[in-house]
Amino acid sequence: MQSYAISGDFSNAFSTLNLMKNIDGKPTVYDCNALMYFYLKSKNACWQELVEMYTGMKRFGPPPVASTFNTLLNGMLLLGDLKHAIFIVEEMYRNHFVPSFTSLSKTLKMAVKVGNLLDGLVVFELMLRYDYHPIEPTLNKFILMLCDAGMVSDACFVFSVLLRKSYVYSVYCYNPILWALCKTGRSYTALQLFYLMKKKGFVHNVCSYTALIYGFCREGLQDNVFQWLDFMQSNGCKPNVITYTIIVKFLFDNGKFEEAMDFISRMEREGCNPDLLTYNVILRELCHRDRLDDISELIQVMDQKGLSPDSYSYAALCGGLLKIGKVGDACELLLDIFSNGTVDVAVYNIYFRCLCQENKSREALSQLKRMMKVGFKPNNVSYNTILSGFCKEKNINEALELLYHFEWDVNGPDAVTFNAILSTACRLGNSAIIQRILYHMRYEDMKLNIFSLTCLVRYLCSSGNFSECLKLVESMMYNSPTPPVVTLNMLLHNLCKNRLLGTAYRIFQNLRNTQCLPDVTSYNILIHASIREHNHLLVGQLLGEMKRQGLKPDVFTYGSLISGLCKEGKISAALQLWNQMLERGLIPSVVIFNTLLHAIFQRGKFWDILLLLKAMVVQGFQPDEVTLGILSQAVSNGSMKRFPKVAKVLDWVISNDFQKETDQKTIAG
DNA sequence: ATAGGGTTAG
Repeated sequence: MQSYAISGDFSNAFSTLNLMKNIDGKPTVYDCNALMYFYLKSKNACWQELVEMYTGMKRFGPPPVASTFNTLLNGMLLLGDLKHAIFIVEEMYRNHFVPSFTSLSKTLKMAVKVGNLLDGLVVFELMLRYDYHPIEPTLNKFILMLCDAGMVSDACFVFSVLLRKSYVYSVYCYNPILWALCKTGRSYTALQLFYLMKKKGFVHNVCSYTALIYGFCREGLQDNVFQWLDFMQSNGCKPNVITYTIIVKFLFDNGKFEEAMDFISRMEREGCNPDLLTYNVILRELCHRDRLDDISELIQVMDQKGLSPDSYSYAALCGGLLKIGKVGDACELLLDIFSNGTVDVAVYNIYFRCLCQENKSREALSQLKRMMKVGFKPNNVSYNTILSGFCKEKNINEALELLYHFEWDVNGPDAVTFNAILSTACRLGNSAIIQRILYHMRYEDMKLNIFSLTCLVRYLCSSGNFSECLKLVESMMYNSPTPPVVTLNMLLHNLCKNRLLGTAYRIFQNLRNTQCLPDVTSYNILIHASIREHNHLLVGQLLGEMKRQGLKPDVFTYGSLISGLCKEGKISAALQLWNQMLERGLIPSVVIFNTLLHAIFQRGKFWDILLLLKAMVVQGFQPDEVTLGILSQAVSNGSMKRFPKVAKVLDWVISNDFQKETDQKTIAG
């Protein structure tokens, strides 16, 4: 039996085992175990036979004993059969046998190794039954993988269970959780975890501190970023190139170019040299600022430091050019890059986008197909880019075709895909396609996100279907996802435009009980409508509410108020507001200027015209065509005849010859 | 052993 088993011949080994029945008391459970043991040694054992034999033993005897289970469990681990390893452990539990720590530990290690996180969680819970805990390397890897897969709450569960039992040993266990929290906008929770671990006596390292820096940057908490940077240093933790790169990118992305460049000097001074990633961040920003000379200089510096550009550098450059509208330049550079070596899919995606931008979506598609024939592997971004290209060219039916015919990866089309088509269908008012996409999304169990909802709100508003739209927005307000303020403003604007200020105001007031906060624009929309409907009471109420919310009136608020006053002929009150704006450091727009100018002419308040024109010249204000139209009309209709000097000034302004400093002084005088 | 950069939808 043993020699059959060891050669992998299960059926002969099994019939030999059965022959033993001729001997009284045979075969024993140890004979069965021996068969399985040697069969497993054969290296070509199959789980089916083992499981069948096990169920046979359970039904007909001899009943399995501890060593049966241990043999089977070790065997399944040897075969790399995770599912049946778990099955055996469950069987042991049901039969009141205790699997060894080592075998469960090995099972978890295998689950982690093959990346089967769901089974990993099952094994982890099995271990908890016996009060076993994962060994440190397996645990750290497991938590890291859970975090990377977006299963942060599972990672937190594993972590907190073990923390309670004091089975967490180092920062490497929870740093991935800190990062995962910070990457998903939960820096405050990360902060709490940070302090909890500190209290427990753990010493954070630069990676832990950097996670928080990343989180604060991501959430735009600038003060926290710099406080934290000081804090880590006062705790004896030196920021490294990663920490600095994150801050530099944050400063760039928030328009603080000089500060970012200062930071780069600072890190160099502190002996922390920028690396390729840092340079890529800088390259991208220089591109956005169209500083091509600085780019070539920087590339030389990189070259001197032995850093050669990679796919990210090329994507930063080409993506940057594309963003500032230099599609031709981007294309040229891309073709040059392609002819000089291989780059990854992101760079090709930028190329597809360039083509689509120039309304050559069809060419992008044929290039994609051609490249796929020679081994190019597109991703969802490639497909979505081309699909959006067709949408942009209003080729929505072909975009739909692509949805069904692209060779999507295992995950299939994603939210971006559906939203691209949905937004186009909404823009074109194609309700059949809207319904089709919504149906498809429901079928794929894909939730509408803020993009989809915003498209739908716009569509429903423009088709006048406010009741449906209100249902949608109100369900968003009280559930997730919380609508962004732009979506709300879109609805408020459309309601007001359709003379439904009352409804708009009701929605606005309901915001108090929700997560969404109105912004200055929301107030401006309502104030504008209230003025138009001569509802002075509401205007006052809104202004007061705005102040209590800590929101300051902006150029648009003043614009509405001034225009309202002008229409009522209250010129001096309007001029007062104009001055108030200037005092508060707000630059009035030319539209407001024209409104005032027009009203003043209508009322014949010629001295006020001079005051306004003076303000215009002193502030270096550029008149536009409307301004010149108003002035020309005033001069040509003769109403200026009685004021020849005023007329002369107007002529001067109309001739647009007042830009020179001397002229400005003269006119102001 | 853990961490930072580029490309898609409102």
